[in-house]
Amino acid sequence: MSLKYALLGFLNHSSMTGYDLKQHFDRSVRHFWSANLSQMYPTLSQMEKDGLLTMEVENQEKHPPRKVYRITGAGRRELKQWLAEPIGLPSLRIPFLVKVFFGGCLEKEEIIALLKDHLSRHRALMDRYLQIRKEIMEHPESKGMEKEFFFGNLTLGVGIKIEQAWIDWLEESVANIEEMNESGVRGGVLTDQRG
Amino acid sequence: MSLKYALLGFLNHSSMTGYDLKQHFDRSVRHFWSANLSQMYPTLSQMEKDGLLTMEVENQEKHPPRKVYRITGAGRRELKQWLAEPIGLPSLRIPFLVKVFFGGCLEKEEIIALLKDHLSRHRALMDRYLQIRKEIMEHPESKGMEKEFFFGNLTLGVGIKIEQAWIDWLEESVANIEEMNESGVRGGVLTDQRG
DNA sequence: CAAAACATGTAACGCGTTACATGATTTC
DNA sequence: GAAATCATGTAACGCGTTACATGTTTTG
Repeated sequence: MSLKYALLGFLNHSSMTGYDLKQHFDRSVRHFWSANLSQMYPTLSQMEKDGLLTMEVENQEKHPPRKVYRITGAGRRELKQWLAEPIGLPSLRIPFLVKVFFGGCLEKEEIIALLKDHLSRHRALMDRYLQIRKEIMEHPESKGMEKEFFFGNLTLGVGIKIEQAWIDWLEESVANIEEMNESGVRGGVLTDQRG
Repeated sequence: MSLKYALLGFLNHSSMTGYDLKQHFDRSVRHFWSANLSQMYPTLSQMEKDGLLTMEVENQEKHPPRKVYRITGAGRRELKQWLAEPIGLPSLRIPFLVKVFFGGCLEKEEIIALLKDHLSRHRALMDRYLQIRKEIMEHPESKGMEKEFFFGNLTLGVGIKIEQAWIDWLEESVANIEEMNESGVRGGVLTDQRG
């Protein structure tokens, strides 16, 4: 239930609606946390019931009424407490590695195609991260916003390192498997197990 | 629903029970896929209904009867088809990075403690991976088991690279934040937002 | 005129975890 | 005598996704 704390984190910075929060998620933490509006709305109203937030309705002429959420003292306390306590590593589920693990069932061309496809996906993601970093760096507001940008940029940093790790590994693996082909291991590692 | 395909992958290698499959999961793919028995049993019986597996009961004197699952032709076909088709990147959810992102709400000592705690967790995981790799390499059977070990070792490789990326980033980040402390950014980046 | 932005929700489904339920045998 | 291993499951719960439901205004 980190969604709750991510919401508290943004609302600690400023009060806003569920819709606004969705924008913030998509613009700043999408690389390690995503959220749907259909999950956020019920979560916000539950948090209000729990006393972590208050809600005020702002009527509008040209749009449906906005529900502006504001963090309470209890909300701030719960946020700070959660932030400070250590947390374990999340358990991973990477379907792509399931495919690689059972790569012995595929033809060499198929496994190489699989690796190259994934390589292009990771390169695209890396490009996006580098673009975001560039924008952060060039952002004129960043001079007065050190607080907000410093940690955001830090989390982007680990994303970039991890993407680089994937890219390196995929490039090496493709080379590795292609090489085998020529040096006579044929019929060995890359033959499929059965039909 | 990659669990289904992981089960097919192991059963393609040899027929076995749910309990046996659990051992295989824990011994070979735990670093990127974990599974509970309580999820595997219903999945296996569903797969049998779908014609991907057949099941034979082996009665035992000293233990409850074993249900041995065997992959069918249809199962093999479905496995091979799934393995060959490309797959997108999984969406990440890393609660730890939520904490770092809102690190501005914490005292500098708290955020450093958080980072150091995570660093020790990643180092421990790295040690486990290196230990597994060492065991694979030293394993005498590996000479006749190239097929089985090659791809397993490959998936371990990306785990090691990613752990190294985390370790490097965490070490740099700790140094980064500790350094700030001394060079006068005090009261800037690391002051908390509010109470 | 179509699409995107603004603004809110509910319901069903999928997948995974945890707790509950049972019980013999082997190892420390 | 306690814990781990062998061997099977069910039920409840948590969290996330997708589809459904509604309607105006602004932008292209």
